[in-house]
Amino acid sequence: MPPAVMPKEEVLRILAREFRIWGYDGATLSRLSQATGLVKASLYHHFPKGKQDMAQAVLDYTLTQMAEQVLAPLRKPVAVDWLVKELCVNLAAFYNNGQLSCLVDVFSMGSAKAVVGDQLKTGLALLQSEIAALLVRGGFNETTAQTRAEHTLVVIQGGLIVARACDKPEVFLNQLNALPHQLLAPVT
Amino acid sequence: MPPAVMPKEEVLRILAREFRIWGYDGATLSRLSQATGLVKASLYHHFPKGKQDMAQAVLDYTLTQMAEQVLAPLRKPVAVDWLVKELCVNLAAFYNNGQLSCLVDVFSMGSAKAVVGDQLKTGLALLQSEIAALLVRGGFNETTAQTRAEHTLVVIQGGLIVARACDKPEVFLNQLNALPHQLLAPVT
DNA sequence: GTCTATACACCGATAGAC
DNA sequence: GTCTATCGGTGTATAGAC
Repeated sequence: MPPAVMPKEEVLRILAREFRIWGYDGATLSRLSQATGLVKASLYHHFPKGKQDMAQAVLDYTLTQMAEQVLAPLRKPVAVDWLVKELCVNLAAFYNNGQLSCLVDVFSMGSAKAVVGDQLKTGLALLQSEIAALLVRGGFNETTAQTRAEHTLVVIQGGLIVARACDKPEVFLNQLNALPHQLLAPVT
Repeated sequence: MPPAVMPKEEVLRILAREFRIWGYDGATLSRLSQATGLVKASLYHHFPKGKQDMAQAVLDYTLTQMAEQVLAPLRKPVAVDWLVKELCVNLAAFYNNGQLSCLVDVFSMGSAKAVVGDQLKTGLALLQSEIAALLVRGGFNETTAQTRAEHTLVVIQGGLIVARACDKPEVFLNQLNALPHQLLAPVT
């Protein structure tokens, strides 16, 4: 009987989890091998350039997931107020209620930055512009929309960091709860 | 002539810089050795348990610096509004205008968490309680003060992450600029 | 307190069988 | 597509001279 073939998407999910826990430099091939159940040589079959390829593929996969699960819903023809709240719900789910580190954090540090830094910048910019577009739809001017979208990114990242450092995922959820009010408040 | 003795504080400053750039797992002894100008054996003289001791000492040193440069000024007998603004100025200086990663981020990931995680939690809790105390002095109730202090931590961490990921330190400064208004807004 | 020299485990990476 | 086996390099850590 030939060895079971692991679906690539499952491999990517596991790799993503490891990178989020250990960071790029801390995620050794041994750990990645053990976590996936594939020996190092098998990983190199899927990712010829090793960890660099893995990080790129993981980031690619995760950005796609984000686009599908968090960004796409924002384009629905529904009241903006409602969509902002849905955004927060989807963000909570995406980060497993504050229990997952974000790749924006993990991949902007140490050796990872040279490997996937540009890809990361693009992804972040897209996220910001999509949120800003939503706020423009909600009647805010471009400047306000951009500022508040940027603040949203900050709150997501900061919420996840503080939640992780304190072992209190609620911190992230609290921030998400407060977000709609901040995003939708009238300009003074 | 005996080799020049490097002051321990200078060593700690350099180690802190390396940990902030590379993270705990990415900061190898070779890098730390090169950055300090001390060979590995010399580092082990100062820090018998190696990287673990270095991380603890660096965190200790940095928390002290934070207490002196950011927290102590908050106790001055001056208007709270003024102190909140001074807090933001001092935070900007402490993080070199958004160009430095925070150890809260760096040391809550990967192997570092097992080494200095508890120390980190204590430091974060202190920072939050000092900011909350300031807001209580400003007339806010305990709950509001705690919530806003937590939000402050979130904005600091998030601002630094986004600034780092985008290579735009301004993001952090923008967040600090907006902070006094958020902290001092009347409760609705 | 700093150095040279060294030990040995683990890292990333590759060759080649099935 | 997965495996076993192996390589050179680097990682952490220590012994001992000055």
